[in-house]
Amino acid sequence: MAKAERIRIYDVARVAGVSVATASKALNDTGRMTEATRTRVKQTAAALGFRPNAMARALTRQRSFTIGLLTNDTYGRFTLPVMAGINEALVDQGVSVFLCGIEDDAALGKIHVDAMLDKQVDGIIATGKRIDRRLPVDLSNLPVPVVYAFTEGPADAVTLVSDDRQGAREATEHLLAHGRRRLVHVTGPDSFASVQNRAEAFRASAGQDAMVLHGAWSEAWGHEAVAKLWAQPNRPDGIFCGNDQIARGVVDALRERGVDVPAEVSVVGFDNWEIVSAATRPPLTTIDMNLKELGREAGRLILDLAEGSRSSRASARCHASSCCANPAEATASRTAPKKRCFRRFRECCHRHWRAHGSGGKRRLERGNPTRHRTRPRPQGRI
Amino acid sequence: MAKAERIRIYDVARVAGVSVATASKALNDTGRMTEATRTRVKQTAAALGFRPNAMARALTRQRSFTIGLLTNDTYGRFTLPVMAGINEALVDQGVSVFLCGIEDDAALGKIHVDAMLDKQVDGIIATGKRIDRRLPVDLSNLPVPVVYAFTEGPADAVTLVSDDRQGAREATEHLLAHGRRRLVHVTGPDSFASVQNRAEAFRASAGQDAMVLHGAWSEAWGHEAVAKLWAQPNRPDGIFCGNDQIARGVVDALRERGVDVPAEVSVVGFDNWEIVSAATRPPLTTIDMNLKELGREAGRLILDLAEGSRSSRASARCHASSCCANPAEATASRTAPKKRCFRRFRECCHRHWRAHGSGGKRRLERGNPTRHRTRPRPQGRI
DNA sequence: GAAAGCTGAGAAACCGTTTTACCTAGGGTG
DNA sequence: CACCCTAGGTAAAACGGTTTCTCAGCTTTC
Repeated sequence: MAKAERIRIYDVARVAGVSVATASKALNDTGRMTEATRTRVKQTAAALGFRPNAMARALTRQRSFTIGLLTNDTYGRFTLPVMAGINEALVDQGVSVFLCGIEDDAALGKIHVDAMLDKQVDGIIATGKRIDRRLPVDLSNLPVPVVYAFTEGPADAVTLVSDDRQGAREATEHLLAHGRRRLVHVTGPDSFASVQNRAEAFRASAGQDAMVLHGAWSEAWGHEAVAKLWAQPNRPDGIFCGNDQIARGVVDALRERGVDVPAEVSVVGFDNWEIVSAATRPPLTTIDMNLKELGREAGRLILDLAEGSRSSRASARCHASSCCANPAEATASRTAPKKRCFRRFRECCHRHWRAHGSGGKRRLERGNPTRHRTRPRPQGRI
Repeated sequence: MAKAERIRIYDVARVAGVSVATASKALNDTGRMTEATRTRVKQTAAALGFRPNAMARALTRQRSFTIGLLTNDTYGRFTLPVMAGINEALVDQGVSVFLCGIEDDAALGKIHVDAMLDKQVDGIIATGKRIDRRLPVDLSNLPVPVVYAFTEGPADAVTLVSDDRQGAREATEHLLAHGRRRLVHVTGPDSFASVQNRAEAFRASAGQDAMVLHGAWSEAWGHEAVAKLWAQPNRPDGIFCGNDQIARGVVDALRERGVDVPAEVSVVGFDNWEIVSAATRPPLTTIDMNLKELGREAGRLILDLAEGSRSSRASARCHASSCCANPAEATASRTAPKKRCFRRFRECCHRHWRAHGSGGKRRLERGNPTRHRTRPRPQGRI
């Protein structure tokens, strides 16, 4: 089973008894030839186990079938599902992904972006751990398209974000549907855009005077919030938490006080972070942002842009991935199945992407290639 | 700031007034020329912002400065730190990483491996979520070196694993150092190699008759174990847990019983998974497997192999990343700083890597390139 | 029956580097 | 002075493909 030397298209051509040009065209379903020739070449290639050298191909095609994924979030609570989705969308297009973790280091970011550009990526997806923060790199005026997913980009950029309002609405409606009326929203710091959006949507559904408590993104804050809430007269019967850690703190604190969840009080989390939501007793009802689908969309989008930027002018549409509720409401059983459901797919923005010099043009434009060629490579005669 | 056409080495050569060959040699610090020429070319390149096209370079050099990272573990508890380390080791060598998440899908694995090979990766690192399981792909007889990190590979492969015995020893000694004498080990299923190794090391330090309880990797099991232990007469005063989730369950259960941690009973976890260990009240003492360093080592290793396989026969050494204890023992303060310390770097194995056909040879061997060339590319005169 | 059109295939140019082989001028040697 | 050596540099081949251009041969068409 010793790995033989790699088969080249020359070998295929020789064995099939055709020229290299014909072989290439046969394999790529381009050019004109008898169907017999085409199939013969294809069969030969298959028999020989020919796999084209992606580098060589990229060199002529000006397309590497490679994209770069830039992320902020090395310990990937949010990035990981996004990545999984991206990969899923790209793998069967034959596109590979360079993963680059730049902490919050601008210098490191530049190094990675340069390396990606050197390696001729077809596009770059930027993603992060926070929807309203930017990566410490300048991705404008790059010769390749850029998509921002779950991170903030320039105003005219293609951006994909989760739909916080929709998620908050679903959570609130879930509580209302269970007959809860005294609702409270216990969430993270007010400085997060997500927090503001969710709080707004919560108030829109629960009533403008519904209480919103801001604190840290921690279990401890969940405990503290319950202490505050139970110290006052008008105790809630439904609590919508800003993330699963807060929710877990809330549930634990309620149990410690002897409050029955979910019989007396319903709790809904946000994120559907299995590790937290599944360990909570009872298992948490929580909103899933469906980040994988967001990633999938980012992948499709960057591909469209990469192709568009080389054939015709790109006019990008931009979707938002929706949020979705996990229906496994506070079951007694610890092993309750927790299926994720995809609810809605809402269009949120119609920003456009400025196509930088299309690839088709590029070939023609680049300072008279003929003249250029003749100097360094005088061929033959003269 | 419109991005101009990419500068090629032709441009540099022209501006510097030398031939392309000279330019290339000047920039790569090879060949012979006056120092003046070399610096002139370099300055010109810098002034023009020349960045060589990695594809073209890879084509001639037979080296893409790209490696593939294959992983099992999409939701990356273990893979993520490993990845971070790999990236860290490779970024300043100009090497980029293709990340490929193959669930447990053999077909998907093959697709990714093939894609990586097509893209001429210089090597592949395989990693997973479990040290004693294999990825569902066959990585033997590949034309590039392979390193297995935190996943099992063939017997003769280069493999990097965390040192479970050392970790368990440190945990146990930590408990003994705090004067605890009635030690118990609450850990995961016996089927895990890690579990067996840790249990063995635990017994070696704590005494051969010390109790080891096996269960699930969950908080629930931690609760259950405490129930069992407190139902019997000889209650422990030191508990070493197999992971942080179990430890958290144990600590919570103890608190619910009114047992003071750490005054009456000391608890040590394993993994140093911030999200669990930091949320535990009080913050957990836990063993850090130092996976980032393991990743770093994997990166260095694959690079050595890639270079070795092309200059001289590779004879790889294989290190194990050590474990390391987090010294932040059960502090009252929730905000106790949790620094990680790197303790030891122990050599564990000396397996060798069979170098498959070296790159140097390849060039010469490949069936008379001259004859080959003359057929499809008759140049000029004749 | 000759001009025009179409078809299948191959030669050569090209992508942007690196590397090899060769050349020339100058200097030292016998 | 013939000879060899070396330093500095260049032309061209090579890497492994894709794409454009050309061309011979066969049909149509008038």
